[in-house]
Amino acid sequence: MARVGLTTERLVKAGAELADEVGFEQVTASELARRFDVKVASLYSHVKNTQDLKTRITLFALQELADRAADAIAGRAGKDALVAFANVYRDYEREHPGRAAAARMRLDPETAAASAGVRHAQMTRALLRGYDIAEPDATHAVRLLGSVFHGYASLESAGGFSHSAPDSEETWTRILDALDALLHNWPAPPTP
Amino acid sequence: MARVGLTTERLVKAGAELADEVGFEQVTASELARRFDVKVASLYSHVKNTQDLKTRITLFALQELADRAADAIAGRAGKDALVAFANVYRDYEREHPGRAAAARMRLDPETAAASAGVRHAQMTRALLRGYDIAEPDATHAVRLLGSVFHGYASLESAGGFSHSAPDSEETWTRILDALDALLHNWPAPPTP
DNA sequence: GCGTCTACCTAAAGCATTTAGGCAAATGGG
DNA sequence: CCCATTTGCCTAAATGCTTTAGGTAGACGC
Repeated sequence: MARVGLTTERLVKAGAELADEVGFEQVTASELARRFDVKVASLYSHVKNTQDLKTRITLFALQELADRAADAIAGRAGKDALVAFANVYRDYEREHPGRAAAARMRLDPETAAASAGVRHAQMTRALLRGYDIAEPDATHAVRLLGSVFHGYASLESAGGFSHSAPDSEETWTRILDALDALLHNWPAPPTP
Repeated sequence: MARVGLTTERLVKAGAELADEVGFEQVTASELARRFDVKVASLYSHVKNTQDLKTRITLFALQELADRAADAIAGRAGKDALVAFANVYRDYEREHPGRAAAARMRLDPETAAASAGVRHAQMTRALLRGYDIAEPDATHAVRLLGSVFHGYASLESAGGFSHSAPDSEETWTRILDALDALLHNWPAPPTP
């Protein structure tokens, strides 16, 4: 009865790797146990259930992504920061598709509020300091950027832009150009 | 042995309703059989397997959504068309969250190419006739709009914008204002 | 009314999830 | 160094979803 040294952390990490290999939806307690050469029931000492495992993978991915984003925008401003920030999401999707899918999983409100998701919003807001957008428009812009990054990654990973010209790479840079232009020229609210 | 009159179509329709009630991920052959008061195995004469069922629900949702979108943009142009088109996605998400989630499911390339997804792209491109954007920039713009609609619906349905000011409704109209402005002022490609 | 099709059935195997309870390996105090 | 406690991993078993194979009876054409 050799002890493998399971911990919640190791399970989550391995679960994230599994997600990258087989897809987040296909992450299963059985497969994870197989990889640790351990019986399935043993996982349940470290993780409440499969949903709990997936939630933890999501939180892990959000944190990893936030760390990368923080790194990317440090010391940059304006379009430079916008591009670096956006590319973090795009690169993460390519490097870790399973974790990226996990990061898009819906969390219940309390869990979400305690997640690194709030750091993402804060960093996006910080990005806007390079542009001249005051509240409450900054919030609208934050939400737009979130939607674009989220949506683009999702569509691209679903193969939405592949096998058709122009290639996805070019679209991405042109979208960032467009967003930069838009943020420089954010339309005033309609005067009621 | 009363015959209920199962058909693939009825199953897909009921599956879509089930998705709206319990979430697309929770659509299961067992539950569907329960609703028809039929044994699970009976479904397998009409549907290849659960994955096939889900794919069909996705195709159904994409088509329904495309029909609504076509209705919305008929006889409209410019910002008027943009807003009507975008609101179709937003309203669909609210009215049929399960089907909307289904519409975001990734399809394999051949299935996707034969789906109503291509109509969505065509209609989006038609929208751009109200603006002055030539190829290949039109494709970039189509992809941007797709990303925004897709991403916003997804984030909103995940509760990303709820319980925080300003409210999601206002953000949505301001985002549409911004997109309209952006399309009017689409930045030229960088001169190499 | 008969034959044929087919819609729905029963049966069974496979796999994932989850809980309950047990044994042995690690850990640390005497 | 040894024993006691903790705890990591086990076996066993129940439940539920998926899928296939083969049977039976209702619907429908002739």
